[in-house]
Amino acid sequence: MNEPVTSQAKPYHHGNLADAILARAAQIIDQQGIEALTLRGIARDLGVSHSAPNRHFRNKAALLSALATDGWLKAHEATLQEAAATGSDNPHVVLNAMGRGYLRWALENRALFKAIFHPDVSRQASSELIEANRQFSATVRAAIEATQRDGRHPEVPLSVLTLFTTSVPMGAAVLLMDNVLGEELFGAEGQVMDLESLITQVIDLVVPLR
Amino acid sequence: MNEPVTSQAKPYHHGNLADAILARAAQIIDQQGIEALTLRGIARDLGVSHSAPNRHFRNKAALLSALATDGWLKAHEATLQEAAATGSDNPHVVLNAMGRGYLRWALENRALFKAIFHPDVSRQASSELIEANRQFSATVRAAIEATQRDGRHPEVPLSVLTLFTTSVPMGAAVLLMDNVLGEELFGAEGQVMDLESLITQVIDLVVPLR
DNA sequence: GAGTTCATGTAGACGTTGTCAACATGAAAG
DNA sequence: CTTTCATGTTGACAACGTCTACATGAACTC
Repeated sequence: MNEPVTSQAKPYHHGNLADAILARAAQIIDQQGIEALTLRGIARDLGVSHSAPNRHFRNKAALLSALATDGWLKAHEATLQEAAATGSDNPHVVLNAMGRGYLRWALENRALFKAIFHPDVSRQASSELIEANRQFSATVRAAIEATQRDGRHPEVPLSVLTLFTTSVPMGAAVLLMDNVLGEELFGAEGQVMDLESLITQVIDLVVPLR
Repeated sequence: MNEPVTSQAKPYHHGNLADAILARAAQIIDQQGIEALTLRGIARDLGVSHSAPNRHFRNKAALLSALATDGWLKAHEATLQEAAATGSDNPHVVLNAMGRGYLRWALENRALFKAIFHPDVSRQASSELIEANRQFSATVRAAIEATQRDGRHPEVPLSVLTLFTTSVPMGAAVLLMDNVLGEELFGAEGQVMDLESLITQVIDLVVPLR
């Protein structure tokens, strides 16, 4: 599951440090939280000097931005893949699968997901980040538009339907990831639910299959 | 709109610094973002020594935790107030109003909303924070349960309905606040929508009024 | 193949931050 | 008036991000 941090291909002095930094950063975010991420700590873990990371990332925000860019790309990929797996061209079926793909991806890639919504990232956005975001948004927008043409909530403006549709996987990911609402809300009645089943059912409420 | 930072009641040396710190912290988050929040900066702005805040908050996370606690209380209040304003006891009408109240509150109180979801907060949760969260969750849970008894999505488990219902105002707040999805998604067709109308319509999709 | 170039890594420094311990102050209690 | 103790100050420390000057060695040039 872990990619090899110290790859065998060492084209330069100490291997391709940039990828190693990104991998280690994701690991730290997963294990210790995004607030425990420090450039010097990463450098220590990788056995390089404290300012080596600065050769590859202009500053800490740029590292987070790179993680976020990777996150958008991977999320896009996971979303498209889940849609393709249905083998259907029914807009409702496709969008439903996309929602599941996105939500499942977020829960399985907490580090990248958190990087996407980190305050430092939204401020200083690189052009690559903006482009990755734009592509993902374009895909989602088209899929949502298709469902509306297929009869889903024709009474509301597309922007409202878009906000509604994207809010659910995104909000559900945040709520489930940090368990924000506590055990008070979920599983209080003792019936602990399978996560996969929870994902399926909540997405079905947003994009019904029929 | 701004509470008096330097209150006239000065029961101790320099006034009640704790409240002044909280108020200034919220201001900084709103104006410069939560990543620009520093204890020393607050102390400077208030004209006290750099470690004065430590007398009132054990550490920076404790300050954020206090903000988050305040946030849950205020959100709870705003939610209940909007529900009461309907003068109705129809569960759908009540929950719909609660959703609007929460979303509008979040968009009008960005600082407290962001504190609630800050990574440092979810880790170190004070008992007051947990209690404030619990009370809010209990209110929301009861309102959602009432709509289900009133015929809303009786086919899904309550936990799924809860996740769905809470995801929308929460996710919409994040998306609208940081404009995460960019202009690609909203207003691209040139029809810029009134924010209040957007709130109403998106909540109506989650909790239909009939 | 020897010399040059330049991306990559190192060493040291600086200012800032969070946090702690020791000390000072003055309102409230006795 | 004296004591107490919450509140505020001062100084210190380690860690951090980031900058500048310097070192290294792979790749390119002739």
